[in-house]
Amino acid sequence: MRTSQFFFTTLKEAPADAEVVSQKMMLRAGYIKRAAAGIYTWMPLGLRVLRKVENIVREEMNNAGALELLMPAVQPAELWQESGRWEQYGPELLRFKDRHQREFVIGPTHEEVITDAVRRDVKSYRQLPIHLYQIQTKFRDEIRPRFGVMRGREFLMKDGYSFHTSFEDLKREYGNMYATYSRIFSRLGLRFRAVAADTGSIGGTGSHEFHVLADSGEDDIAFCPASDYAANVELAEALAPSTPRAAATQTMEKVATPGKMACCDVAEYLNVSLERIVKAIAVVGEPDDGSKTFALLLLRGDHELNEIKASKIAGLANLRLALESEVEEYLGCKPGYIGPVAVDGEKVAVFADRTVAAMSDFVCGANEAGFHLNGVNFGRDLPEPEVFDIRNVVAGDPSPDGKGKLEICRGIEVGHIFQLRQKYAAALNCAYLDENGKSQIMEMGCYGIGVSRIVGSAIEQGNDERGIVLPTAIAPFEVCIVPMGYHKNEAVKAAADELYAQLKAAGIDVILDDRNERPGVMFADMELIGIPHRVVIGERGLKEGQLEYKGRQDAEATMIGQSDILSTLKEKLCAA
RNA sequence: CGGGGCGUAGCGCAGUCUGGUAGCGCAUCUGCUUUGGGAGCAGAGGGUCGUGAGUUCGAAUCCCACCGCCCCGACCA
Repeated sequence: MRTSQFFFTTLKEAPADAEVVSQKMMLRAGYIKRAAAGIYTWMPLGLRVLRKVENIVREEMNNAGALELLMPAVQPAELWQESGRWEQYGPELLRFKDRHQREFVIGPTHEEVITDAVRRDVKSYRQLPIHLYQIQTKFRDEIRPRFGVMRGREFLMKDGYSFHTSFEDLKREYGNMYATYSRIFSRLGLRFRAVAADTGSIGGTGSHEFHVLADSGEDDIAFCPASDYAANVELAEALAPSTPRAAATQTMEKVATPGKMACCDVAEYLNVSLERIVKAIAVVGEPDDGSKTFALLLLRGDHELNEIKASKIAGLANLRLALESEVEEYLGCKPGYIGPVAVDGEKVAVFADRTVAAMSDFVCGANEAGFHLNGVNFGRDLPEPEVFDIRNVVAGDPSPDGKGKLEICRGIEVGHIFQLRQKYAAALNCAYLDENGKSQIMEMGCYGIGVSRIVGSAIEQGNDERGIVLPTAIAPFEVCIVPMGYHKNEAVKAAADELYAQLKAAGIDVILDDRNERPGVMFADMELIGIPHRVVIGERGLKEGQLEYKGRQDAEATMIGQSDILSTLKEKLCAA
């Protein structure tokens, strides 16, 4: 490609509303243009990157034995009603009516459509297993789209679905996908980590997320440097303290803590450490059976509640924080001073975190505005509580595999694999006849990769003050040729044209900057848009038969003989 | 959804408090010069000042409504 034949525009300044670095860079480099909140046009330059990511994903999926198909973006409401997700999904599901007033959705995912297709065509165990995938635009009406293509409303996703006659075979394919995903992210040149994950709203049993590591990520990942343990903080288990509860040494007393509602204020006011405080979080569980449980969740002052863990306690499904009115109704006290002592055990359930269960002589709210209790002890001042793991792990916690201490880092979720089991197959009656002619529900797996999000996360990982730094595998072009005086100097022009033809013939993805621009403009643009390898052709070097090579991240350029440039570049490209 | 902020040329911004018919930098176009790190000079084009309705002789500026966008919060007791 020649820049004179290409179309790209760069900006010196990023739009003011761009938040994260990848978004600023992508807008400045002209990869994308914003069309509406969370909705972008991929310009030719950005599309090249997107397609490269897409093709790596496609190649590896094909190699892994999956078959590509393409499903409709617009899906009939009936399928969603059949699976139950028409009701389950909130406003995130974009719904609309056609001219006949029939209801449709724009697909945020395709479990229903694929299951419908498979149940129609797959009748026999002889046709299984099968793994079908697509790479397609999805739409989720996010509450708050942000971070450019990293949390857009419209985005490109690879989603695959596998169908099996047994859980064993599903687990085999799940393992196959785990390995395939690892290969994909390695080939993309990204620093990533596979982590155990919660299955969330999609449902099912086993699940792993693949995260690109970046500080701007929206997820916290707990990992153990001493082993390969890694899990989303949502899921990572917080072990019970190894030291047993110390004996009580204090008597319980009521202390005035006027205006001190937050744990850290109380700790400061009473001059005790946060680790001596027990905070009580009032929540309400409303399981689908229509019951309602009001509960106090006890956490150490410096710990955070993990709602996903807590909602797994019996009665606390569909967990939410209690309203102020409910706190007053059940505890007779305004929020800020609530605690577990002397509550009505008939009306209020009390669940303690494992850490809390091992505490003694602690401070908690007195259920009376302006007062806390000090020197509180379980078994004496209040009953022994039911104990669960309900907090987020923090850095320094012991690793659940017993092999060291956890650390926490931020990640961008770019892949997610699930063992769906029979959730959708059962709802949509996706069945086959087994060897005995008996009808059986299929086992399903589902596997997603956020293709457009990968582009954003790759730039989060790869950028500097001059612009985008991409791995060669996904850069818009592999090599750029920047001639000094292409329009002035015949020798330079001839050398540039010749090298360009040579690289093209060698199958190298090359762009020749043949614009009549000043050198500074060309250098700056090629760096901004993230071309990993640069060859500069100048009159002076040419007289000596020398060209100048510089890698995007090299500190200095190196001179290379004209006859060696092709082999040098081939070497660099292979190494990348 | 709650709180805050912002909408002026493609991008970044000033002008709004104190009403008087819109400006700066970058980008774009023309010409000349320049050509190894985002050039210089001269000239030019481009804006219903988010939309609507008011106040006023006169509104980007003041009032009201709406729309759009952005930020913060939504584990706090």
